[in-house]
Amino acid sequence: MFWLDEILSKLPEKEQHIINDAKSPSGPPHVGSLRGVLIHDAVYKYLKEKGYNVRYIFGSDDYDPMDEIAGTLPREIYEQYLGKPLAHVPAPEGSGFEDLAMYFISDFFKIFDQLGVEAEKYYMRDYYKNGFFNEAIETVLDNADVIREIYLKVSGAKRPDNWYPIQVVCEKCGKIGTTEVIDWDGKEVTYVCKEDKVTWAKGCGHVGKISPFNGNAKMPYKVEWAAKWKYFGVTIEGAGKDHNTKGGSRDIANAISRQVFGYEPPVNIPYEFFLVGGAKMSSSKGRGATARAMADFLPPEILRYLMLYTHPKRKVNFEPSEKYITKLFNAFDKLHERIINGEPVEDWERSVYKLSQIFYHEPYRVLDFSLITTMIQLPYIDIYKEAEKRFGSPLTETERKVLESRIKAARYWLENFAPEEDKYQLQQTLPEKARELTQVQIAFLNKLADKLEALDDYNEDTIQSTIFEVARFTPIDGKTAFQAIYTVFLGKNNGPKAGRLLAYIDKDFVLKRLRELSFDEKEFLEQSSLDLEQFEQWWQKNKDKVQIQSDSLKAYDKFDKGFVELIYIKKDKPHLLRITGSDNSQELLQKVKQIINID
RNA sequence: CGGCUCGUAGCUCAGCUGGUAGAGCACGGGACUCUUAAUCCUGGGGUCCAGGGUUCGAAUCCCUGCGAGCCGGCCA
Repeated sequence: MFWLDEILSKLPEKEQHIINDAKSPSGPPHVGSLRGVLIHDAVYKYLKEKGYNVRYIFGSDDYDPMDEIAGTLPREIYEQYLGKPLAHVPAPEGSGFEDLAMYFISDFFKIFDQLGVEAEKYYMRDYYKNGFFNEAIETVLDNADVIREIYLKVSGAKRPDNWYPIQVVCEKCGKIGTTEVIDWDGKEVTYVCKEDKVTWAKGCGHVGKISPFNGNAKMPYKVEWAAKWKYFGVTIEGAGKDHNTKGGSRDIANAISRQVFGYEPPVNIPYEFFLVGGAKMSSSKGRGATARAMADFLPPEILRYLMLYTHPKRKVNFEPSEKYITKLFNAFDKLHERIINGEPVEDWERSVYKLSQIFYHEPYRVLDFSLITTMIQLPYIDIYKEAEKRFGSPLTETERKVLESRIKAARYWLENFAPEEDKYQLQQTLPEKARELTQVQIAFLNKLADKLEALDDYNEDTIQSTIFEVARFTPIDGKTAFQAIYTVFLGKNNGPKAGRLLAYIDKDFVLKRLRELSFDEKEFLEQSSLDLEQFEQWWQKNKDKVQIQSDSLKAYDKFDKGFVELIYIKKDKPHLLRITGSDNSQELLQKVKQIINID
C-alpha cells in the first residue's frame, strides 16, 4: 500500500487534523531535517486533497538551550552563551537578525518557500512568554511523580524524588540548560543553577525561587512534546528513527501524553535518515551537506520526488555522483512524461508526482541532466537555443523556467560535486590515455587532419560532417572514431558534440594535436581490412542495401599483401571497405568480383 | 550486551491481507544513426541471507542463527 494511504488508514475520526513538526534552531539544519518537513508537507497536501480539514504547523523550538556551537559561528564569542535559550543568544554581528534562533530558523523557513512547503510557523518562545503553556506546566509539576515513574518504566532512567520536569531560566546568568528544580509549592519552584549539570555548559551556582510561568521556565523536550500535542491538538506527527527507538523520546512522550494529559498521541510516522554519500550528515560537526545546500542544488520537484517516492521507513542514500543524479532526474522526467502523455501509471505514482510537481501544472519538455552538464561546459553556447532546436519549437515560459533550474543544478553540481573526470577540459598536451588508441584510430585522426586543413568553411557543421566522412573512408565505425577525438583532446572517451568542440579550439592547435601520433601503415591496413571470408559474410548481409559500381574497385599490393578497396553507396553515402588476403592484388580483385558478381 | 529496522537479479529497489518472483539501470545480441545517459526491438540472469517450524502451499507468518545500519548517560 502507498505509504500515504497507510497513514490515512490509521487516522482517527476528527473534525480537524493538525500535523506538527518542529526544529531546534541550533545551527544550519542539515539535509536530513528536510525529510520530515517534506513528509509532513506531503501528508498535509494529500489530506487536503482528499477533503480533510487539516493544518500543518511547524515550530521553532527556540526556547531550547544552546547546547552546541555551530561550526559556522566563532567559538570564542559564543562559548559564553552555551546553556542560554536560543532565543536569548545574539545573532552574528551584521546578520540583521535579533537573535540566534531567528538567524537560523529564518533561512530554514526560506527553504520551505523554495520547496513549496506550506506550513504555519510558530515560535515556542511566544507560547511560553504569553502563558499559553502555563496550564501544562502546572499539570506537569503536579504530576512530577507520574512522570518520574514513566521515565523509569519506559526508558529505565532513574530520576531523584525531588526531580521536576521543568527548567528555569536562571535569574542571575540567564541559562536554562544548567538549572534543576528541586521543589514546587504549587506557586513557585525552587531551583539551583548547577555548575556541572551538563557537560556543554556551566551554571553559576545561583539558588532561587520563582514562578515557573510566563516564560520563566520551559518543560524538557520529551515532556514539552506531549504538552504540545495536547494544547495544539496535534493528531499527526512523525519523527526520525533516532526518536522512535524503544524507550526513546517518542515512547516517553506517548506515555506522558496519555497518563498526564489524558490525550491520545498523534499518529506517528517513523522515518529513516537521509544520508548523503553513505554517511549520516551531522550539522553539529559543521560538515556535510546542509539543507540550504540541497535546496540550492536540486530543483524543488526533484527533491520532493526523491523524498516522497521513497517509503519513509527506507533510508535515502543520496550520492552526488553524475550517475546517481542523472538517474534521479531521469526517473522523475520519465514519470512526468508518462503522465503528460496519458500513459498508464499506478495510482501511487500519480500521487507522488502530484505531490512533487507543485509549481508547474502544464506539460513541458526537458533536456536530460547530463546533457546540460555537458553543454554548460562549452563556451559560447546558448542552451536555450539549443533546446529549441532539439524540441523543434520555441520554449514556453514554463520550459524556460524548468531549464533554468536545471542549468542551475548542473552548475552547482559541477562546482561542488563533480569529480575531475566528469569535467571536460581541453588537454594542453597529449593525454596519457592516447597510448590506448589503436592504429586505425590514429590513422583516422591523421586523415581527419588532412581533410580539415583543406576545409574552406571551417565551422561546427562542416567539421562534424567531415568527421563522419573521414570515418566512412578510413574505415572506422563512428563511435570509435569519436572516442579517438575525445581521447586526444580531452583525455576521455566522450565529450560534447565533436564538431562544436573543435570549432571552438584554435585550428592550428587542432591540426597539430590530430597529427601528434603517427601510425604504422602496415598495421593500420591490416587492422582495417576484412579477409575474404569476412567480406563474403558482409556481402551476404548487405547486398540488398548497398550499391556498387564496377569502377569503384581499386587494387594494390603493399607489404607483401594484396589489398582491394571498394567504394559502396549506402543510403546515398559513399563508404569504403578494405579487403586483404595473401594473394596478390589482382587475384584478390578477381575473387572479390566473383563474390559480388560483377566483372 | 539490550532494542529497533533491514537483508529479493551485477546495482537501486517493487512485491497489500501466504499460492513457487517483477521494474528501472547495467550486461549480451539485433536494427538504426551526423556520436551527445541516443533511441527502438530482443535475450540471458535470482537456492527471494542461512536453518528450522506452521500450512496442501511461504519471499510473504513464527523461531533461531549470520550479516548490515541505527538507537541505547544528559540534551535534543
